[in-house]
Amino acid sequence: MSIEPARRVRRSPEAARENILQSAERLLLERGPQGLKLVEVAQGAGVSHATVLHHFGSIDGVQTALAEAMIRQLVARVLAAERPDDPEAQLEGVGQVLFDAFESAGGARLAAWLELTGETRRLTLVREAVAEVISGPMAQKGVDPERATNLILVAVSLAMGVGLIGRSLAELVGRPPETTREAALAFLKSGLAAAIRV
Amino acid sequence: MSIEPARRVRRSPEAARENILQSAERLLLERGPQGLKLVEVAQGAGVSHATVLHHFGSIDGVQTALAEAMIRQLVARVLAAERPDDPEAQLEGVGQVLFDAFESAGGARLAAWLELTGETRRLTLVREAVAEVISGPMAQKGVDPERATNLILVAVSLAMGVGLIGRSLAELVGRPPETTREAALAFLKSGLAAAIRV
DNA sequence: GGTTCTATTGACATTTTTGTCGGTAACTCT
DNA sequence: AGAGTTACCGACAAAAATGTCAATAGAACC
Repeated sequence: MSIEPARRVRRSPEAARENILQSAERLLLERGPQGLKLVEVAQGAGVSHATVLHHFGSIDGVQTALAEAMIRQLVARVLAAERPDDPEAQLEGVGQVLFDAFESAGGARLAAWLELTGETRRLTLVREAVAEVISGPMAQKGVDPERATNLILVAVSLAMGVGLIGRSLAELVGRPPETTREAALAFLKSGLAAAIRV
Repeated sequence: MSIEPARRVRRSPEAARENILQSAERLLLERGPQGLKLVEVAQGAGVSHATVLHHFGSIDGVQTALAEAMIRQLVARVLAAERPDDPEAQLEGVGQVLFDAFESAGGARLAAWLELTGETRRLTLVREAVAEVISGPMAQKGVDPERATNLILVAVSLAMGVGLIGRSLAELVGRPPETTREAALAFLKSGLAAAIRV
C-alpha cells in the first residue's frame, strides 16, 4: 500500500488567483481581518500555502489584491443601478442597490476594513464612480453638482453604517434585523425627494 | 560602571490597567486591529509585555477590556447630550453629540472593529442607552416608541458611517473633510424635524 | 528595621505565522 | 513522444507573537 500523492489541480494563473481571492474574501467576511491567515486562505482554496505565496508574494499582497477586487466589485454593482427610468422608481432603485451593495456583498465590512487599516488613499475607482453619478443621473435631474455631491456623501455614509451595524443594532433593541435597513431606506428616500424638489 | 536596573514604576492595579488600556486604545485607533500586539501595547504603556499579561491574562483579555471601556465611554458621551432644553436646540445638540461621539472618540472605528470581529452580542450598555433615550427625551416630545426607535436606528447608523468613512469619502471627491459630516447633520436634522412633526 | 504582599520584570518556552527552496507534475507546443 | 514551461507542493527555516516562571523591588504595615 503505497501512499498516493494527491492529484494536483493545475489552473491558469488568473484562475488560481481568482480561486484564492474567493477563499480570502469568504474568510474576511466570516471571521474578520484577523482571520486572514496564510494557511487558512490556502486551506479554503484547496491549495498549499506555498502556492498562495507563489501567486501573491506575501500575505500583504493577498490583502491588497483582495481589497482591490472587492472595491471593483462594489463600485460596479452600484453603478449598475443608474438606468434612465422614471425618477421616482430610480430614486428608490438607487437606494435599494446602494444598500444592497453595502450589505449583502459585504461592502460595508470591506470599507470598514479598509478604513481601519488605513488603505483609503488610493481609491481612484470610487472617485470615478461618484463623478459618474454626479454628471450622469443627477445632473439629468437638474440637481446642481454641489448639492448632488453632498447627497451622495450622505447616502453612501448611511449605507455604510446600515450595512455594518444595521442588523445587530436592530436586534440589540429587540427589532427584526431588517428594521434598520427599511427605516434608513424610507428616511433616505424622503430626504432625497425633498432635496431634489427644492 | 555597573548596569543599573531601570527603576520600576509600581502602580495600583486599577492605574496599571488604565495605563495599559490607554496605550491599547491609541494603537487601535492609529493602526487598526492588526496593530494590537502584545509587545506594542506594552511598549506604548512603558511596561514589559509580561505585565500586560499579568493584568489581563491574555491578549484577548486586553481586547475585551478595551472594547468594554470604549463602549462605556461612547454611551456615556451620547447620553450626556439629553438635557431638557428647547426641542430645536436639543435636536441639533443630539445630532452634534452623536456625530462627535462616533467621530472624534473613535467610536466608529470601535464599532467597526467590534462588528468585524463579531463581538456584537453582549452590548447591554448600548441597549440600555437606546431604551433610555426612547423613554426619555423622545417620549417627552410625543414621538411614539416605534417611530422613535426607527429614528434612533437611522441616526446611529448614519453617525457610524460618517464617523468611519466621512472624512476620507469627502476628500476622495475633492471636498474638505468636514463636508460629509455637515451634510449629514443637515440631512439628519431636517429629516428628524419632519418625522417628529408628523 | 523587619515583614508581607504583589506589581513588575527578564529569561525562557511554546505556538503561530510567514517565508524559502528544490523537486515534482500538469499542461502546451512541436 | 519529447521538451520546455511553470503551477504546485513538501519540508525546512525564520520570524513574530503569545504565554510561563522564578526572582526582584516598590510600598504599606507592623
